[in-house]
Amino acid sequence: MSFIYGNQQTVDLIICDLFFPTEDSLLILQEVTSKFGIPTVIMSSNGDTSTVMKYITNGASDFLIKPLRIEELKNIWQHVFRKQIGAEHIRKCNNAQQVDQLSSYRAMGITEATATLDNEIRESNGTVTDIRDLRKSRLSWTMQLHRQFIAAVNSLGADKAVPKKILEIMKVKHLTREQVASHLQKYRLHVRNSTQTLHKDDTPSSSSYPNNESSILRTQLNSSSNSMYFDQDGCMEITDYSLPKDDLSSGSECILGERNNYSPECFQDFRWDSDKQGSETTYLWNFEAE
DNA sequence: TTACCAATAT
DNA sequence: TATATTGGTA
Repeated sequence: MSFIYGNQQTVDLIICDLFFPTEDSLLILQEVTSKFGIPTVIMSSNGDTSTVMKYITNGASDFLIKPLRIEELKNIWQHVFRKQIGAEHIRKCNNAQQVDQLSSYRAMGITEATATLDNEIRESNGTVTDIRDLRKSRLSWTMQLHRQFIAAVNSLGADKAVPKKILEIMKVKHLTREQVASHLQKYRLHVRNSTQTLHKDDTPSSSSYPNNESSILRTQLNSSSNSMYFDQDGCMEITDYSLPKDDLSSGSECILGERNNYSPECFQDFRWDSDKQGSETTYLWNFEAE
């Protein structure tokens, strides 16, 4: 804003990302349009109709949905040009254009990001072999993808599981080494925290906290938020991570970090009975949720 | 050059 | 929070 204040004569156009959750962009938009009338384009990965509406209503000249294609930027100059034509004319044009914009978004199928997240190509056994949804910029680690990741990690062994090898074993097209690396980083972090809190909470007597106190403790020790995983369900969680074996029901000896010599074929034909797609992503790491 | 990985950004 | 990107290092 200070830059804009200092350069209001020379700023022709503002492209502003939509910031969550503070929504600074909305404030900027309102201030800019009310004080300077500089055409402002809002940019976001969130294309919900309500969101787009809100910003258009508050004076945005356009609403671009990320990831952007270069063609979408080519015509941005028109907002500057349109402003120079004259106030009255602008209003009519803008109104008409806004409607067009929205309907064209809708026509392109961009509007509802909630539509279908099923961007995976699967084989008959449920194994994911490809991920592609060029419009979605972020990969979502679904349960099945995660299972294949875990299977790869386990087959390699804790020490040898590095992104490139995991990627090779997973055999998922369009999946990048960087994405695996990112996931691996988080996975290791999770494992580290888990085992750490496992040792901490080893004393059976202290394993059950009163509910009201546990929330207090949780806010004080940031690692203790994990303890809730393991108070009871620790083993269940671990079995979920370990490779799907013939009999997991026997349980008890499923140790993380224990290398098992699974060959890639072992999980090739593996199938989980229930393969519910949905908001499963949320529960990848947090099994305490239900 | 390539890949790891921790830190940091989005 | 979940995932992506960066930058130092091997």
